[in-house]
Amino acid sequence: MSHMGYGCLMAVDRAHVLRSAAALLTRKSTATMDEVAKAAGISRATLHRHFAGRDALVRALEALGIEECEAALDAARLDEGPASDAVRRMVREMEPAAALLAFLYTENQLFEGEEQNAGWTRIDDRVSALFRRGQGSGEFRIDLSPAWFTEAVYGLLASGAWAVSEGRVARKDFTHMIAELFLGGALRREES
Amino acid sequence: MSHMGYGCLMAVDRAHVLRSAAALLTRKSTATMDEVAKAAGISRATLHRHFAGRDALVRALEALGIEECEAALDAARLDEGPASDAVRRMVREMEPAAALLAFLYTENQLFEGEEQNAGWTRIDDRVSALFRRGQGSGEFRIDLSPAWFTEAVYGLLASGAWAVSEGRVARKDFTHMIAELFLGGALRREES
DNA sequence: CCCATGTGAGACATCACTGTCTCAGTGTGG
DNA sequence: CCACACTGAGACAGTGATGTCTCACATGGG
Repeated sequence: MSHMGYGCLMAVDRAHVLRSAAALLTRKSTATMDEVAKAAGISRATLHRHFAGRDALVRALEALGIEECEAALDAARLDEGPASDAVRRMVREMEPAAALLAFLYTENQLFEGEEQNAGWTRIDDRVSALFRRGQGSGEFRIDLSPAWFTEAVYGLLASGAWAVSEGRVARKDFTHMIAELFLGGALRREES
Repeated sequence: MSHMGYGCLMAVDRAHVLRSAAALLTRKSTATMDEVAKAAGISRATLHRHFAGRDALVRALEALGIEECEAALDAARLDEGPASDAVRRMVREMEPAAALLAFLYTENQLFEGEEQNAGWTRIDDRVSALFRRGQGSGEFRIDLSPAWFTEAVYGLLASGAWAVSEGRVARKDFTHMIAELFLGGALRREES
């Protein structure tokens, strides 16, 4: 089976390991490699065979987060229909990746010196483009910048994921809470 | 001068050390005690004389953050006038503490096992009370919970502080960006 | 059946950070 | 002037995580 990139024994499911690591590190960002291994149900040795160190693990997690975000943006069809509906779809599709996003959002400060992954730039551009489109169509207000809209959505997604994991709000309300607060704000609409 | 709590030599300004530590740890949450000391312009030995370990430092930072938040809430007079104006005052007064708040917001996950400082509960209660008041007066929408409003404000403050420190948005826009997005949302108002 | 692959468990040295200590230098107040 | 308080610099061992290695075991394919 030398023609296969990975052995035929299937061995440890790399995606599963990343899943477990994301779930654990989201809750405890300082978790040990040993804890990460235990959480994935494998030994530290095996973990280290797949990810040569904590840094490589975080990088892989970052790649996973980028992949999931881009898939979510694809599924949300940001350039179709009213921009507000596109935002709702985006939040809904991003929900499964929100916890991982929140972890990476805070962890990225560690890579301060180095250049950030180009994937984030791509994602930022797509999200910003949505807000620009909404401003151009007259749906969104123009006194706030697309860059801030983008940051704010990330912040709300992270806050939402954190609040859900802490049990302060119900998971089923996640999408509605974030999308509607972001779109409509806290003020009651006059015409409602 | 044994009657004084602190020596007469004024020595290292404890508040200044906390300031520097907050500024550094906000950018790099894993900074070493040595780095914290250097950032404050003192030696590691002196730092350790004032804060017996990293844990004590973070606790002191937490106490400082709580103190500043409560002072900000006092200054914002949350129970006076329209709730929306109170929110604007709150965001404005919280701005200087936002970076520190963002750091503590992510760092608190490390204390997961232990009980959280009662100060945060007090602050949460005061902020929640504001949103409840706004809902009762008909200013704020009632399909979102005060708990989520509170979390969302924290998230936006943290995002704003982070975006400002990264240079993605201008510091002078901080208050307006956060308060107006939170209150009015991204959608353009009909009656505007 | 036998071999190859992947795994778990553990030992081991290394490294970074930490907490503690000592010593010398500096400035202030009595 | 002297005593005192405080600081900086450095040495020191302890601790925990890490990276690496070996060995035994299990499983699946030829």
